[in-house]
Amino acid sequence: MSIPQKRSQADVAADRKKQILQAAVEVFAERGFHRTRVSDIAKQAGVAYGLIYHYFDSKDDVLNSVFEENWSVFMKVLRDLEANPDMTASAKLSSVAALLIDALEVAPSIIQVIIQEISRSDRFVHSEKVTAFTDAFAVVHAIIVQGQEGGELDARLDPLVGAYTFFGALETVCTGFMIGAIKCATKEEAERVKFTVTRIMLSGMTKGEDE
Amino acid sequence: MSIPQKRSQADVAADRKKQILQAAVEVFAERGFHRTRVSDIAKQAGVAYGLIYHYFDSKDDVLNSVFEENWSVFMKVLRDLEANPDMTASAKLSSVAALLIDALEVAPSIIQVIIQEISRSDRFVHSEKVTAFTDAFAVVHAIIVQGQEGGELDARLDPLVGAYTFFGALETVCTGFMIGAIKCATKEEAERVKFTVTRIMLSGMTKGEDE
DNA sequence: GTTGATCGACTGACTCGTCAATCAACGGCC
DNA sequence: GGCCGTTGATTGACGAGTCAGTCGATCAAC
Repeated sequence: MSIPQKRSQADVAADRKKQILQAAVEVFAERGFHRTRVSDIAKQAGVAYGLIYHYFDSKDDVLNSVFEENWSVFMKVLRDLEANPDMTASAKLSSVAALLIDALEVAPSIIQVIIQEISRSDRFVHSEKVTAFTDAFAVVHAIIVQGQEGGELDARLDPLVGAYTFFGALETVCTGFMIGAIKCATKEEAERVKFTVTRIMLSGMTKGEDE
Repeated sequence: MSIPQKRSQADVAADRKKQILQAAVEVFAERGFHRTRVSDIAKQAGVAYGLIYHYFDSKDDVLNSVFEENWSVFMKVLRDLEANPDMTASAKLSSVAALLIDALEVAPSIIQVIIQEISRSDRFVHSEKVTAFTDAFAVVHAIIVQGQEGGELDARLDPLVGAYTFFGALETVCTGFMIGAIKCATKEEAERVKFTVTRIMLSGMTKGEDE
């Protein structure tokens, strides 16, 4: 059998790219994008400076790759949720919240980089990358509209504003975690965070008794 | 009467500082902090490059001044609200939301700069300025605790996470406005936005009927 | 022998902050 | 009131540091 002993150039190349990407996530999370020099990425990855430019067009391209690689999987989960006919809108929104907060435990650096360097960055407001986020908002927007049409969620609410409210809450909670203000270390803490956010968002959106 | 005809050097100096600060807000809002050169501020203010350094220590100092000047008035309003014994916690939180969303109409650039360049910036996560924001969170945290102790708000919620959720919702709605996704142009639109956010946050936090 | 991975010194561009010069206001003095 | 030294506002060219990205050399795989 021709087994893992032998690694083709192509294999090595793919690994190198991942290796650089992972190193980039680490230093971006630690120092922030504009404070990290390309040489920092190279050092962290244990490769030469110039090699970065063999695999990426620019420093920006490295950040974009980090983003796209992870954002696309998030979007896929989102879209699958949206299309699932067996879940209530509330259940879908809960899943999104749980997904993000759980991700905080397993891959904090990636979440941190995406939120900080892309969502929370002038890079965001002043770029075409806005669409990536508006896409996500659109999906949640659609889920809310579904819920409203089904009579499950309060139809008086502006669904777009609701979507922004929802993501904003999650994003800021993640930020609170990053700066150490909110603890999610133990399962209990994480559960309490999830409970609070989903309780506020969901019972806030569900069809109220008043009026 | 000795009237405005005569302007002392001191008067002129104070005005110049304001003039530079206002110009800075405009260009920061338009291009983002790190993309604006000091020369851009000077050009916008109609003064010479070097004059910026007569009034400010550095480019960073200009941004800090913009922030401090406006943040302090926001914090004062917040603290006054917190201390007001004649309002329910819900009413206090509604006021905060209304305050921010109304501010979006009268001074969008300032809100934009504060959110984008400070709250939404690695400058934020990696700086001592975090405390400015945690201060605001602390006040809202306190308001929520008041409401919980008074039996008005759901005691099962983590009040700190609640505070983050609350600000996050508002902040992201402001961002949505900035990128043009959310319209607050007319009074009706602004009211709908306010209604949605406060409805979600408040009915989400008030003591529920369930359990 | 060709192709592609890897290296790291170097360059070129950018822009912050300095500084020496200039100008205008102010106040004391005659 | 008019003169003048001092103080502070104002100017913009320049120095110096930083860093992204290039490039020619080297090496290993195919």
